[in-house]
Amino acid sequence: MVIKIYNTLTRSKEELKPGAPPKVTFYVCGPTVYDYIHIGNARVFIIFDVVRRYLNYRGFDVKLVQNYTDIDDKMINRANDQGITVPELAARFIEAYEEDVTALRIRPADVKPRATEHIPQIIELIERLLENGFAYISEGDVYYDTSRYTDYGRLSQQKQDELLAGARVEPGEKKRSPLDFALWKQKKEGEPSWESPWGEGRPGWHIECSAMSTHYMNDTLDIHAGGADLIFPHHENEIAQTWGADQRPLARYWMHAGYLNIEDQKMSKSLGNVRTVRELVERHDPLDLRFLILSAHYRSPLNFSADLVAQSRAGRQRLQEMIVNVLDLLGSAGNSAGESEEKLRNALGNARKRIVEAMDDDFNTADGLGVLFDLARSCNIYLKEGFPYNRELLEDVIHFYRDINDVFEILDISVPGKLDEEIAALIVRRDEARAAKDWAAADRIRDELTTRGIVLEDTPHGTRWKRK
RNA sequence: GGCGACAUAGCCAAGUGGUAAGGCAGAGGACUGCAAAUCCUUCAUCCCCGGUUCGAAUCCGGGUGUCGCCUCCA
Repeated sequence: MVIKIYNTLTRSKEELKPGAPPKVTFYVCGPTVYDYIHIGNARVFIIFDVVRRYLNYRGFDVKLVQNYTDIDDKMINRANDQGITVPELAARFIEAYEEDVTALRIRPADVKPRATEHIPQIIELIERLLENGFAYISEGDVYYDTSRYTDYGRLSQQKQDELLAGARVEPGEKKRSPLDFALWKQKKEGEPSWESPWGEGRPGWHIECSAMSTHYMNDTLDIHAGGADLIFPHHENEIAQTWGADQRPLARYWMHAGYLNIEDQKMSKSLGNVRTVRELVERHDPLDLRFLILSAHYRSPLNFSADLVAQSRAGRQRLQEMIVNVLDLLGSAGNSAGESEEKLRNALGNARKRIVEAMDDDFNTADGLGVLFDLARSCNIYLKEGFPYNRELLEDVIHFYRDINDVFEILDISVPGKLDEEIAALIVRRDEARAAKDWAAADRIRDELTTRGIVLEDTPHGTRWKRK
């Protein structure tokens, strides 16, 4: 079995063949830390979090690098607006970012480099580009000479003349061609700057990723990923830079996540529909948000609305319900064997196989979720018909869900905590009332518990409770 | 203007040549003292028109529609 990845560079699915297996070097373009991240950003980070976890699940040793862009026009403008320095702004939103992704259960990257901490590597890279004739100096700025790189436009599948036709020409440009882009920008008054061979200034946006990925991964990356809107010009430019400096491809596989819309509209400031993660995790269970994002293929556009979160929640709880039931019954399960066990055992084996097939095929999480639901049904049938239960089998089921949840992280698979003694006593009293067929008293207690957030379920094997 | 993506039930969504996964919502039934949970049944011929094929949601051509990129943007 091999993992297939849709490579934006070739517009086709390719087998994953890392440069030095089982190692996989993985670079994800991180946030520009000038504001809180929104749900669109979160989609990208959740998707690649799952990709990374799945590669781990399949036995790869993944090294994930994700940068912070902490110096660029947006950073400078925002810092000025707020009357603080760029480093202050960066510190504030890096902290906010880490809180947000933690809330979303996104695992931190192995390395989280900041552009401003890699100025020497950036300068060194620009120097190599100048030496190789892929860059030129113009009035204190340094630009990449796109005419020197014949493959420019390959990633975005645009020809240079077509790009030129659509390019906007700003007045007062120091560039030779509208397609050229800044590697180094001369200092303007009031901007952060660093010394360089070309005078004081700061790096352009694209150069940091080329410099830092090379610094931390040395050679051609296995996977480089980001949002679809980074294809042009950001990733195109990164490729050009690395080629110009080292005559090697930056990455083997380019992955891009699709857009997220808000109630069928593009998320934008002007529409006022930007939804920050900060705001959403207040109102929704982060696991519901993850579930929603994983319910569509990562390259497809995804719509976001409160209604869709509610749908996701309802579906997710079906799985959650089954998990809780199984965990609850584990203690009382024995070692019976029979047709029921056989059926569930087969369903489990099937699920194991199918989930790998789904995920190996370009990380088809939507298909994978279907597998989890199918197994949940089989398991529910077993819980209904298989009493007395087989402990080992139930443990295997839980083990399977734990393994997959270690990739998806959409479920809470933990043994439920103890109840207050008072509440436990109420449940006992209700059971006594039911035994005495005092339905009025039993219902009164149940209502009382409901208002306290405890929901009861009467099963053939006793009363079960759960928190709502 | 150039490039590209997508179009599957009320909603979400998988499926790239062999006769439509899964979830949400709905309807009917079983179980239950009543519920809850669960199970069973039920709910689509895949935007339109042509073509290729024994056979197409899946391939090709032509429409229509939606969206994206070409400019900061995840």
